[in-house]
Amino acid sequence: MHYKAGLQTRDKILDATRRLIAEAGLEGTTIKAICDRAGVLPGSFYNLFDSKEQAIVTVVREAIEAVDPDPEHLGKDTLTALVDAYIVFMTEQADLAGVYIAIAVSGNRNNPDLRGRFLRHHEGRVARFAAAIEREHPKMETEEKTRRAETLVSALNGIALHRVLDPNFDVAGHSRALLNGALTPL
Amino acid sequence: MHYKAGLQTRDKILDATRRLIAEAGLEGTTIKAICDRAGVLPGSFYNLFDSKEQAIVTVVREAIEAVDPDPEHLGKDTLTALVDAYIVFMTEQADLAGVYIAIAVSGNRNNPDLRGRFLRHHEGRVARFAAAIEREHPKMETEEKTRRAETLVSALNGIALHRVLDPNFDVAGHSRALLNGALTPL
DNA sequence: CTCTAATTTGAATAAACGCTCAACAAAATT
DNA sequence: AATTTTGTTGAGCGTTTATTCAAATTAGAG
Repeated sequence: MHYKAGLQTRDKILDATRRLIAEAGLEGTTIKAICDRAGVLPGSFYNLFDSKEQAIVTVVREAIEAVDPDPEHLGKDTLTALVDAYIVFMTEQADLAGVYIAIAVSGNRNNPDLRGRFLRHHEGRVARFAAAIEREHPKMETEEKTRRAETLVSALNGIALHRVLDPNFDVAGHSRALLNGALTPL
Repeated sequence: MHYKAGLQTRDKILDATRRLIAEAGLEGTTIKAICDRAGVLPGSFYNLFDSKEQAIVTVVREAIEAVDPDPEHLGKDTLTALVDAYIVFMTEQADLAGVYIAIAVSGNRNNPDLRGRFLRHHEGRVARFAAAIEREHPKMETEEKTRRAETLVSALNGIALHRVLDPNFDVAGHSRALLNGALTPL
C-alpha cells in the first residue's frame, strides 16, 4: 500500500500543514502553500490524501492528543504535573499548540466533526483535572471540583492563546501563578 | 458625502460582517456571504468600502474599543469593575466578543496592522488592570502587579475563548472565580 | 531482469474568490 | 423642474481555489 517514499512525502506534507496552520491560521493554509512548503506537487498531495480537509484533520487530531500526554498516568497525576505537562506542550511543541488554539477558536464552526472532537476532548480534560483536584482536596464538593477544573483549563488556554501573539510570553510563570491562585480556598 | 440610504447600507454591511466573523470566523467571511446577509450587491459594497479588509478592520476596531469601556473612569476603576465590564462584554455583546477572540488568534498573522493594534490594546489593558491592583494592594511590587494583571487578562481571554465553543459556559462565575483566586496572596 | 504497483509530474478543470464598471434609480440642492 | 450628487444594479474581469488525470518515473517483489 505504501512505499518508503510515500510515507516520507506524507510526513513532509503533514509537517508543512502543521507549521502553516500555526503560522498563518486555517485561512492561509491552502493546497498551494502546503505543497510549496513540503516541496511537493498537488498531484502528489492527492495521491496520499483525499482532500485538504483530511490533512488538516490529521494534524488537528495530533494536536489534541498531544495535549493529554501519558494516558497511563490517568487517575494518578497531580494537578502540578498536569499544568507542567501543558507548559511543556506550549513551549516545546509550539506548532502543535498553535494548531490547538487555532482550532479551538475557528476550526469548529464550519466543521461539526472537529467541533465534536474538540468538545469531547475538553470534557475529558476537565474531568482529569477535577480528578487531580479530588486527590488533593478530598473534602471539596464534586461540583466545586469540576468548576475549578473548568476555570483552570480555560484560563490555561488563555495563556496559550496569548503566546500565539507573543512568543516571549512567560507561559510557565503565568500558568503556575494560575495554578496557585485558582486553587487557593476563598 | 453620504445620503441616509448610504449610511443605512453601511450599517447593514458592518452588521453582517460582525455576525459573520463571530459565527464563521475570518475564513467564512467572503464578500458574497457579507452581501447576501446584508441584502446588498457587491457593487453597493464597493461603493462604501474600498476593500473587504476595510470592512473587517472597521469591525475589529469596534470590538477592541468595546472591550475597554468608559475611558473616563480610567484611573479610578476597581478590579471588580474591570472584570464585570468584561463579563458584560462577553455576554451582552457576544458578536463583538467573537470577533475579538477570532482576531486575537488568527487576525494578526497575515495582517501586521491588526497585529500591532491588538498588541497595543493588550498592553493598555494590562496597564489598566495593574493600576486597579495598585489601588487595592499599594504595597505590592510594581513588577508583581503587572505580572498578576497579565495573568488575569490572559486567563479572562481564555474564558471568552471557551464561550465561543460553548455558549452556555458560565462566563460570569468563572471570571469571578479567577478574580478571587488570582489575587489571593500566596 | 521483469513486471507490477506506487509515486511523481504538471497541465487542465470548474468553481469561488475579490473586485470593477457602465448604466440606471433615487435623493438632495438649486 | 432641472441639475448634481449619491446609491444600486448585475454582468463580467482576472486570479486563486481545490481537485483531477493521463503520462512518465521510480521502487520493490518474484
